[in-house]
Amino acid sequence: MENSRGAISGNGKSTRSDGESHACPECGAGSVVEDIARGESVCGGCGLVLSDHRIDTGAEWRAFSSEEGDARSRVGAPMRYTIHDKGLSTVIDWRDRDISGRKLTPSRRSEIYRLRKWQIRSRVHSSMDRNLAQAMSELERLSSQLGLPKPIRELAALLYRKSIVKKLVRGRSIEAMVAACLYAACRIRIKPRPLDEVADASRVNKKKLGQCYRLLLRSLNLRIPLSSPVHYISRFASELRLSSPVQLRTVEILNQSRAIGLTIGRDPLGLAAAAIYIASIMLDDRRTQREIAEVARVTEVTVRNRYKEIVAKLKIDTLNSV
DNA sequence: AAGACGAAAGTGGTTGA
DNA sequence: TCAACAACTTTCGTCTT
Repeated sequence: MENSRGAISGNGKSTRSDGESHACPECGAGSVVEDIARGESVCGGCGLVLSDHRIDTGAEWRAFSSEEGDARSRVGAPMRYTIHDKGLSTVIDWRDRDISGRKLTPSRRSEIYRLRKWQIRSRVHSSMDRNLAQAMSELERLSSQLGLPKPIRELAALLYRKSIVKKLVRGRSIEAMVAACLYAACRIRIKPRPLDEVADASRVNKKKLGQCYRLLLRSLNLRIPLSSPVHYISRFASELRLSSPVQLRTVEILNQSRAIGLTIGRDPLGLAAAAIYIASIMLDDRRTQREIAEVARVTEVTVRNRYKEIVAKLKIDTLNSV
C-alpha cells in the first residue's frame, strides 16, 4: 500500500494559490486565489471573480502511486501567449478517415470538408486573429532585437491580448502597441529598458510609444513599479565593463542620494549615469562622461548636472577618496 | 587633443487656471 | 485650451589635464 507524495487526493483537483501573488484591483488588499477546479481566479478579500475561464492545467485522472503519477501526463505543448491562438488550436485532420482508420461515408466526408474549410477561415481570418498574428511576429522581431527573455515576451503578449479586448489597438498602429506592451512588460519584471531604446528598435517614435504606454497603464489599470536608477546599473555596468566594486559603490551612492531626496523628479537614467561616473572616479576605474552618457542615453550635460548635485549634497570629495 | 565645464537657448511633457 | 514651469537637450566657447 503506497500513498506517497506524488499521489493526488480526492478527485485530483484542488484549490491552490498560484506562485505569483497579485492584489485584487477591486479591494486592493486581498491576495488572489486560483481555484483550479472551477477555473476561476477569486479575490480572497472581497470574493470578486477576476477571471472565469482559466484553463485547468491539472490532471483529469486519479493517480494511486507516485509512479503512476509520473507515468501519466498531459500531452501537447504548453499554452503560449506569443502564438496567436495560444497554441491551443484544434486541427481537423486532412485524411478522410475516422479515428479507427475506416473510410468516411460520402455525406460525412462532405461535412468534414465543410468544417475544415470554416475552421481555417475562422482561425486566421477573423480580424482579431489576423491582427494578433501580425502583432506576434512583430513582438518576436522586436524582443529578439532587444535581447529580451521569453518570460518578458509572454507577458508582453498577454498585455497585447488584453489591449485588443479593450479595443485599444483601434486607430493605432500595431507596432506602436506592441512596443508599448513590451516596454511595460520590461518594467513590470523590473528589467526596465529606456524608452529610447525600445523606440529605436521599433519603427515607432518615442512620442507615439509614450502615448500608447500611458494608454495601456490607464486602460488596464496596471500597477507598475517606479523605475529606479538602481535597476539600470547592472546593464550599464556590463556595457561599460565596470568592476563589481564600482557597481557596488554606484548602488551605495544612489541609495544615499535617494535618502536625502536628491532623486525626486529626476530622470533615473541621468542619476544612474552620474552615480556610475562618481563611483568610477572614486575607485580609480574612470570612464569619461561621454562614454557613460552614451550607454545611459542621456547627454553629458545631464550627467554633469546630476554629478555636481550629488557631490555637493553628499559632500563627496572625488579627488582624494580612494 | 581629449575631456570636462558652464552658459544660453530650445524642446516636449506636466500642471493648474 | 493655454500659459507657466521644471527637467532635459543642443550647441558652443573656454578651461584643464
